[in-house]
Amino acid sequence: MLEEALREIQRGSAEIIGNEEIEKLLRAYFKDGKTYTVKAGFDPTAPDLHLGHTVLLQKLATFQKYGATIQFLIGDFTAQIGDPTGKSATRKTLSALQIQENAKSYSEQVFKILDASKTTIVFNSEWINNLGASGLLSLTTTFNVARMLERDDFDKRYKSGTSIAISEFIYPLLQGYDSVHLKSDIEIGGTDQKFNLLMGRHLQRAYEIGKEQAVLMMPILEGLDGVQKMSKSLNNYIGVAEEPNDMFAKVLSISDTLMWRYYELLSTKTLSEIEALREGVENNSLHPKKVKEELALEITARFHSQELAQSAREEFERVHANNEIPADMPEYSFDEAIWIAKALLDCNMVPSTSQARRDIKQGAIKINQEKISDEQLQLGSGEYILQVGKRKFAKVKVN
RNA sequence: GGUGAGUUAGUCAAGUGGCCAACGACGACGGACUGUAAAUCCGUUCCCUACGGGUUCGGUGGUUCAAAUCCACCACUCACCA
Repeated sequence: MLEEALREIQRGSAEIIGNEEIEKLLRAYFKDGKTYTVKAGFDPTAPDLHLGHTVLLQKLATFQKYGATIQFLIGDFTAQIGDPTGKSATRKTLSALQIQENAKSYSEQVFKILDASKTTIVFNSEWINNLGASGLLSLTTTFNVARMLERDDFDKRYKSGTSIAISEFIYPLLQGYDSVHLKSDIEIGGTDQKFNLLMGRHLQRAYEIGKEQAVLMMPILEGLDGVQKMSKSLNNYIGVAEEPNDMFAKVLSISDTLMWRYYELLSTKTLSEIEALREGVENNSLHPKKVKEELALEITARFHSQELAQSAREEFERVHANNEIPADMPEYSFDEAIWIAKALLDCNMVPSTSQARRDIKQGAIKINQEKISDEQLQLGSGEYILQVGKRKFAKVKVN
């Protein structure tokens, strides 16, 4: 049981510091039911979570399964500084009201994964505001500039002469101080957070609170392309709020190799179950598509429901495997006869009439399932189903 | 503050007076093949009811019959020095 728990906790992690401490905590839990705390920090900026974020959340859920109480920390104070990790753009400050709203929408999304009864939401402004000037000063005495510059991005910026605001040095210190205040047993975060996470350990030692948090880092999830990290700006993400049909189709569109990665980081199946699937695929007793479908179903059901996931699957089969038209599609209507290229443009199916002409030339345009080749075609009155490629559909009515 | 290099389509990156709507790579989109994909192969890739027209190569002016290409100024980025 302990072994199993440890394996699930270590699953997919990029690096663990203080593994023995985690083991100790788990042992105490299995022996005496003693609980412990796991901290994870989040930005108070408008949360629009995608699967990449849920990797961390699911790790937290695993911890909850094995006795942890989650300290879900919303960094409302530290957000005023802006985490220097990666980007250097200064953040705009959020009003208290906005932060409250964001926190609320966070919890709506987050509790699809986390057990609310074992989660405490905390805001770090609560204690940092009370720190005072002298408190802050004594915090800074625990560290020095040389060590601060060990941090990779600081180092690079320092060497290249890019400015580093003093406040940015304060950021990791405050994040670490959160761990002191919360007396966290474990903190988890992305690999890019290593420096900040270790700061928690350092400060807990400096403040002599009698423990040093273990640190577990999760890798960054690859996006749909399988190469770059999942992010909104790269448009290779699956949002947790997406429609079931889209969600299902997106998961199914990943490559077979990437599928195993997603299984490891996103599925709630146990490692041995996954191993069984993998063996099945390897010895050809299981079709990879089936395995991928199962993953798509699981993920879609998690954020919607079992039923919606099932119907998304049927819809997908209908449209892609059988080349039928989807049940739902956007509808448009026009008042008079319209040129086909213009209609496609107005229905947002192509970016320009030039593109529409090219698509027609290439046989990508279908009207009522029939390929068309006439670029000049006018749509007279009637109802049509327009299709661009395999995926884009629209119902058009011309009066 | 000084010196030098640079700024080209979604990104990277050629082009250094006319043959440039601009090589190439990636991406994206479409077609074939499939398991939906991936891989592979083929095609497309500024806009416009189009064998034609319009607008592009950091910005503004200039030289020229002709400029992404030459000149001037401005803006920004980077490197080295201080």
